[in-house]
Amino acid sequence: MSQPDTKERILDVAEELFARQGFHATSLRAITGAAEVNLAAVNYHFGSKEALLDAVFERRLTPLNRERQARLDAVQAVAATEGRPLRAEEVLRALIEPTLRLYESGPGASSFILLVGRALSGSDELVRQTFLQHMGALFALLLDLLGQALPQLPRNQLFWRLQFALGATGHALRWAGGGLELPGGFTQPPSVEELIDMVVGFSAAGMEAPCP
Amino acid sequence: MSQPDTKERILDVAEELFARQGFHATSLRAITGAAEVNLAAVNYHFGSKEALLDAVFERRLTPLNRERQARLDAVQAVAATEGRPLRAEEVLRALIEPTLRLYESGPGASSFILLVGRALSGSDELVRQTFLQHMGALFALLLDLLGQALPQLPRNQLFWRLQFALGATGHALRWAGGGLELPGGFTQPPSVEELIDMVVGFSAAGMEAPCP
DNA sequence: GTCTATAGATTGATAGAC
DNA sequence: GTCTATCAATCTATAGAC
Repeated sequence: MSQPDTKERILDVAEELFARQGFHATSLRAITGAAEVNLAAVNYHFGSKEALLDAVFERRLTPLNRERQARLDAVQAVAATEGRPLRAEEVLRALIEPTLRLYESGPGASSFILLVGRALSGSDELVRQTFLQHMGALFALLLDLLGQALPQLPRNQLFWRLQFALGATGHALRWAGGGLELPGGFTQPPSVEELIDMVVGFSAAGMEAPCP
Repeated sequence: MSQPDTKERILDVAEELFARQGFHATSLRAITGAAEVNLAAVNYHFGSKEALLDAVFERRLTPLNRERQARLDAVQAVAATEGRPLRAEEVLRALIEPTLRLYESGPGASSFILLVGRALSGSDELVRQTFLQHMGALFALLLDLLGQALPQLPRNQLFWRLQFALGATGHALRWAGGGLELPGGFTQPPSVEELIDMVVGFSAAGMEAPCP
């Protein structure tokens, strides 16, 4: 070890700046300056700017995905013991709720939420690819469970509706993370609780829409 | 005039590169190189890189917004003569369909669709602000008409659901513009027609979801 | 592990000849 | 209007002293 955690301070600041300004718009100087560490520390501890981005994702996504996986398993188990099919609403909630609840786990996490919103919306291809490398397995499981919940929906339609739900969720995450200014001086953001209910309700209704 | 339209060629190339790589990741040298014009031409014709971005939006958004406005007016008129309330589905379609139909108006337009998707998702704050400057009035009208279509929905809920719909639409636009690679080697993109129906159907169902 | 110093490349913008 | 040449700033990354 070194200082009261140089590595951690770099991760905290990088997370915030990548989220608020984007990856390309954030220089190593901005990161090391705000973290009050030396410019060379990033390359010493992480190897490169890209590897730093990967580390930012890895730190939060490893425990978060563990929790999401557990909740998806639980949803499956409950439906099985109750002898009923899965509901799209509970599957989506198992995915979305742990993510948005990160918001309550401290000020740093809200930046991460914003960063995930960014990655979900594919704003920056490098950010998106790095994010997807940590998400591949979960995405496949998600598609499978939603297929069980909506067996009448053609697989093609299912895929695209899930994309729309991810688009809506990504947008919600950017709001929750404080990444967007309200247009036209509108109302203040809702509570995390309300936002979860709103985006899950919206997405579930969209997924269950009658087939055209 | 000069060459067979130096200014137009710069706009075409800038539109494509801003859409595919992002604003910050695109250098003036990349633009002028691909457009086969001199490096100094951008500053001569537009003044700065930011002013070029504004011109890219202005070129397509002025006629597009005129059409969207006309369609929203038409939807209102039809509902009035038929003596029935507005439907959320037709309001959303009046907004979304002209945008996605740009896709058929030539290869250049598909890049613009992708760029709008980018701007909608707030990936880059400068791109988003520039885009919003061209959209302010239409957004207010949209919120008003959706309020008429869903009078039982609290104004707060309405606002957020519209945000989710915009998130879903932005995601759809990025797919339609060819901006995202399909994860897990999935199926090919649907036709524009199908995509319009899917995203309008999804968003309308989400907006009309029962209030929690 | 942390620091200074700097290499080496790239950027947006401009001056001035033609 | 177009061109060359270049400035001044910025960037990532690294070498080498401590």
